[in-house]
Amino acid sequence: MSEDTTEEIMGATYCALCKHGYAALTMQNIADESGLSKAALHYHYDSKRDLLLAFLDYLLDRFRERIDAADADDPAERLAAFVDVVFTPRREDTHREFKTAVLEIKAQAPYDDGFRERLAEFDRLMHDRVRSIVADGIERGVFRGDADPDDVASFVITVMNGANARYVAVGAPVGDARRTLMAYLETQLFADGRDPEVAAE
Amino acid sequence: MSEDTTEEIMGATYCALCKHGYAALTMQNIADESGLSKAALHYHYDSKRDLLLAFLDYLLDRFRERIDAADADDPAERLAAFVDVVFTPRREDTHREFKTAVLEIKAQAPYDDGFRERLAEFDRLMHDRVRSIVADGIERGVFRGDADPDDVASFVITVMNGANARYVAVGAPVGDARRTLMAYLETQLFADGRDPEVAAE
DNA sequence: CGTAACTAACTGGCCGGTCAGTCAAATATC
DNA sequence: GATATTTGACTGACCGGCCAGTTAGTTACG
Repeated sequence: MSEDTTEEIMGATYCALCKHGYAALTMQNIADESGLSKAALHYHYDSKRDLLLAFLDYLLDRFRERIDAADADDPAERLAAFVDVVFTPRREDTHREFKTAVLEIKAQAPYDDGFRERLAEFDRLMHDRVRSIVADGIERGVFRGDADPDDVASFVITVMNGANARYVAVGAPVGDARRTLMAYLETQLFADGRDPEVAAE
Repeated sequence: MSEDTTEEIMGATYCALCKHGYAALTMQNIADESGLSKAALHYHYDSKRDLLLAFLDYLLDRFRERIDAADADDPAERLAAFVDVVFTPRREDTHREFKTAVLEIKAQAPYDDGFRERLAEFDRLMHDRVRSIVADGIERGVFRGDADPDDVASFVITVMNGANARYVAVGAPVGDARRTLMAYLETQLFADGRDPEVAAE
C-alpha cells in the first residue's frame, strides 16, 4: 500500500471517529471520509479491528514524535513542556470529539488485548518520560531528593487521565486540572517554598 | 410496577453490564439475567435507553446513601471516609467489570443528554461533598486557611476519575493513586509538616 | 498481459422494538 | 356469591434495519 493511501485512510479514520465516535463508527463512515469504498478498506485491512489497531499505532508514532520534539535542558522546563504536549490539543475544532473517542477506546481495552497493548504503550511512554525527568531533576539537585520519581510519574499520568475523562463525561475544563497539577508539582518537587500560583504560570 | 420487579430488573442490568459491558449489552442479556422475557422489559420501559437511565438513577440513589452513611465528626476523618467509599468496591468479584462499564457510559455522555445529566449529578455530589468537608475543616482551623475548597474538591474528583480510567485501560492499581492522593491531601490541608508517608496510613 | 487497486452489489447475522395472544388476579354486574 | 369483564404482567414469534465482511467483476498501470 502506498504512503499516500495509508495517510488517507488514517486521516479519514480520525475524522470519522470525531464525527461519529468509536461506538457508532462504521466502515462506511471511514470510507465516506476517504475517497475510497468500504470494500477498498477491507482490501487493505482484513478487518475493522485491524484497521483500528493500525490507527492506534499511527497515533502512537505521532505522539512519540511530539513528546520527543518538546524538549529542553532544565528539568522543570522539560516537565512543563511535557504537560503542555499532553494538555494542548493538536486540532482545536475536534478536540472534545477526539478525546471522547479515545475514552471510548480506553473503555474497550478490557475486551481486546490489542487495544490494551497499545494503550499500555501510551501509558508507559508517558510514565517513563515523567519518571526520567523527575529522576534527572533530583540527580541534578533541582528537585527535592525525597520525591519518588515513580510515584510522581504515576500520579501525573493519573491526573491526566482524570482530566480527560471528566472533561468528556461532564465537561469539566482540563485547564483547571492542569493548573492544580502544576501547583502540585511545584510544591512536591521544589525544595524552596515558592508560591505555587506564581510558579505555575 | 412492583418494588420486587424493579429490583429484579436493576439487579439483572447490573449483572448483564458486568458480564457483557455496556457496548455489547443487549436487552436479551438483561432478560437472561432476570427471570423475565425481553418483551417484558419493553413492557416496563419504553426503550433500552429508558431502562439504562433508570439504572443510572438507581445507582445514584445507592451512591447517595453510601456517602451519607460514611460520616464522622473530624474533617480529616470525614474526608478519609469519603475517599474510602469511592475507592472501596461494593462487590469484589465484579469490581473491574463494573468500573469498565461505568467508563463506557462516561464515554457515551457527549452523545446523550440524559446520560450526561446523571453523570453530572454524580460529579456534583462528590464535588460538593469534598468542598464542604474542606471548607468545614478550614473554618474549624483543622485545615490550612490558604487551601481553596473548590480547587481541592475538583482535584480530588479528577484524581478519582483518573484512577478508575487508568485501572480499566491499563490495569494500573487504584490503591497507588489513592495513597498518593491521601499524601497530597495531608501536605495540602494540614498546617503542620507531618510526614505524608506516615500520615497517609 | 498480468497484477494491484479498487467498486457495486450482495449475504448473513444481530438486535431493538412490535404484536397478537395468554393468564391470573382484580373489579364489576346481576 | 356466581358469572362476566377488565386489567396488568408477561411471552414467543416475528420484522426491519444495520453493518462487517465477501465476491465477482472492473479499471489503472508497469
